[in-house]
Amino acid sequence: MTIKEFAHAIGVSPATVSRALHGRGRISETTREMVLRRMEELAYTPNHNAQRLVGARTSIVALEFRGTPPLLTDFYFTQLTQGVQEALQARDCGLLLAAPGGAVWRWVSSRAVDGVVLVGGEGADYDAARRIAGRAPCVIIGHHPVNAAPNLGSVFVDLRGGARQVARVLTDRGHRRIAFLGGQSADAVLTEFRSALRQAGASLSPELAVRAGRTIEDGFQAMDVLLAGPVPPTAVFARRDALALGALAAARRRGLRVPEDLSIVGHDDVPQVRLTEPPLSSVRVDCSAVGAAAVEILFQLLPGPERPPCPAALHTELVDRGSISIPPPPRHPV
Amino acid sequence: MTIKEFAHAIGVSPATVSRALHGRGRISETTREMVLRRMEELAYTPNHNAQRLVGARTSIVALEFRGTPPLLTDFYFTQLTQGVQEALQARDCGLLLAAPGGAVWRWVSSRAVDGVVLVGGEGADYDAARRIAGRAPCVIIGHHPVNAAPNLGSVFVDLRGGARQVARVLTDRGHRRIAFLGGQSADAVLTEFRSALRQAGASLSPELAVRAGRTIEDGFQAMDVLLAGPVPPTAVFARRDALALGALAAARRRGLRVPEDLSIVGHDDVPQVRLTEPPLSSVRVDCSAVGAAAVEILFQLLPGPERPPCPAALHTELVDRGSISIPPPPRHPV
DNA sequence: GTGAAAGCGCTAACAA
DNA sequence: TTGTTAGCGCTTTCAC
Repeated sequence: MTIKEFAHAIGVSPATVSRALHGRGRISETTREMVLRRMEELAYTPNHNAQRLVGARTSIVALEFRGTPPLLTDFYFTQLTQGVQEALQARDCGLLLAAPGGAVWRWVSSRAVDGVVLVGGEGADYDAARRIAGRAPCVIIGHHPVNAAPNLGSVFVDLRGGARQVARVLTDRGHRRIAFLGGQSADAVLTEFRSALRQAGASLSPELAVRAGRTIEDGFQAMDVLLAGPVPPTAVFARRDALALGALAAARRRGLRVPEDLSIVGHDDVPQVRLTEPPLSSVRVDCSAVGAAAVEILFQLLPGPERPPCPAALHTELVDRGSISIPPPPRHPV
Repeated sequence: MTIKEFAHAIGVSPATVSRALHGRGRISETTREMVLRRMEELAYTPNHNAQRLVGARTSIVALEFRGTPPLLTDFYFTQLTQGVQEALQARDCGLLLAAPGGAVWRWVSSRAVDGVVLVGGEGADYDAARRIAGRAPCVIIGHHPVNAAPNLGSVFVDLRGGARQVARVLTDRGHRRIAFLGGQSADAVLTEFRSALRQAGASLSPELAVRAGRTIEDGFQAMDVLLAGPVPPTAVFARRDALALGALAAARRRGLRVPEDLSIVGHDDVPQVRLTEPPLSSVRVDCSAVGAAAVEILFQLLPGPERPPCPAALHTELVDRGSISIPPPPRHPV
C-alpha cells in the first residue's frame, strides 16, 4: 500500500499522513491520532526507500571491521557488534554489517547508509575513514585519538591504564624477571608496560619481550622458548588472552605450577580465561561500551560537519583472578 | 552526482547510462565500455535508494536471531553470521543485522530489504517466518524441516546423526550407565540419543536424564548431583558444551579422572572445549555452513513464490578428542 | 542503438 | 490546519 492509497482510504491527503507520521509541520492532534490509529489497522508502512530518496532522517548505519579477521577475538567482534546494535536500536536505527575489505564504501557512496562506524585495524584505516567522512559522518574505533576532521569522530581504547596496573601489581609482588608476549614494537600496551616497569625500578629485558603471533599455539611456542632459557621469567604478561592460554599450556608441559612458579596475565579478558585452572587474570576491555560510545559520537556528528568531534576515550583495567603470585625463590643464583 | 548530471557530462542520456550499468536492453559494446570507464573516472555511484524505489534487483538481506540471547553460544552467533555474510558478499548483497525481538518485520514491511534469514529459537518463530514470507522471501534456520509454504524456505540442522554416533561410541566402549544433561524433553538430541541407546541394548535411566540449564554452573550442579547418587554414571553426554565444561569441573572437584573415571561428550563443538585438559569430545555443528546454506535457499526463492522450497538438511558428527574412555571397573556391585 | 518521458512512493514548499 | 504540487534519482517502456 502506498501513501496515496492509504491517505485516500482514510480520507485525507498524503501530506497529512506524512505530517502525522513525523510530527513535523502543523497538524491537529485529532487528525494525527486518527491517522496513526488507522495506520495500525490498515497495516500501512511507509516505503523506506522513498523516504530515504527524498532525504529523510538517518535510519541505517554501517559497521565495518578492518584489520585481521577475528580469532579467539570472536568475543571482541560479538561484544562490539552488540554494543553498536543496542545503541542503534535505542535510536531506532538499523545496522548494516559491511563485509570486511572496504565494502562500506559502496554503501556510503550509494547513500544506502547515513553513518559509518569503522573498527580500525592498522594505520591505513584512518585514511579510509577520512575518505568516508567526506561523504557521511564516520566514527573510527582504534587505540589512539584521531586528529579532528570534519564529519569524523573517534573512540579509542586507552590501553595504558591496564598495562600500568599489570606492571605495578607484578613489581609490587616482587617480580623482577618479567616477560612480555606479542604485540608490535609500537604497541601502546608494550610501550606503557615497559615504561611503567622502569618507573617501578624493574625493567623489561629485551630477550624477554617476544613478538609472538596471536594464537594459542603461538603463545605456547614463545613461552616454551622463554622457559628453556638460562634465567626464565617468573611472570609473563601476554598482549592477547590466546597467547596467555598458550603460555599456561607451556608452563604446564614443563611441570611448572601457575601461579606459584609462573604468574600469568592476559589481555582482553575473553570468557575463555575463566575456564582454566587457575582462571587467568587479564586486562579487561569493555567492547560493548566501546561500540555504544561510537554510536553516541556518531549521532553527535549528524547535525552537520561544523561540530568539532571530540575523541572519546575508554580505559582498561586489570581483573585479577588468581594467576598472579609472588615469584618463586630463585633456582639459580642471579 | 546524479545519473542525469553524469549522463550529461559524458554526452549520453540517462537511459544509456542505466543500460550500460545493468547490461540489460540494447546497447553497443563500445558505448557500454565508455560509460563504465567514465563512471570510474568521475566516481559516479548510482543512488541505492532510487534504484530500490523503482523496484530494482535484490541487494540487501536481513538477518535476525530469535530465541535466547547468546551465552557461551557466542560462537554460534559469530559463525552463523559469518557464513551468511560471506555467502551474501559473493552475491554482491548487503547484510542488515536486525535487532532481536522482531525488528526484522520493520525492514521487510518498509521494503528496506528484499529477503530475510531468520534464526529460529522456539516454535513460535515459525509463525513469524510465515508472516514475513507474505512480504518477502524468507528462510528459517531451525532444527526441523518446515512445511513448504510459498516464499518460505528452511534450513535445518539434523541433530540425530551426532546423537546416534555418541550413543554408539559410548556403548561400544562398554558404557551402560550413561547420563544426559540438558535439553527439553522434546529435544531431538535427547530423543535420538535415547532410542539409539536402546537399540544398542543399553538404555537411559530416567534419573540420569537431567534437564539442566545452559551455563557452566548449571552443568556443574547437575553433574554434582548425579555423581553423588548411589550408582553414578560412567559417561555423560551434555546437550551443550557449557554443560559439559561444568560436568568436567564437577568430576574434578570429586577427584575423578576424565576420561578414566568419567567419559564426557559435549555438543556444538565450541572452541572452548579444546582448552580443557583433556580436550572434550563434542558433536560438531558447522554453523558457518548453515548460514551459507540459508542464503543459498533464499536465492532460490527469489525468482518468485511459485518455486516450491526444499528444506536443506545439515548433519552433525562427533569429534572425538579423547574425553571418552572405557568405563572404570564397577565400585559397587550392580 | 539511443533519447524522451512517465512514474516508483515519499516529503516539503506553497496555496488555500 | 489541510490539500496540491513539484521534485528526489532511477529504470523502463515507447518512439525515433
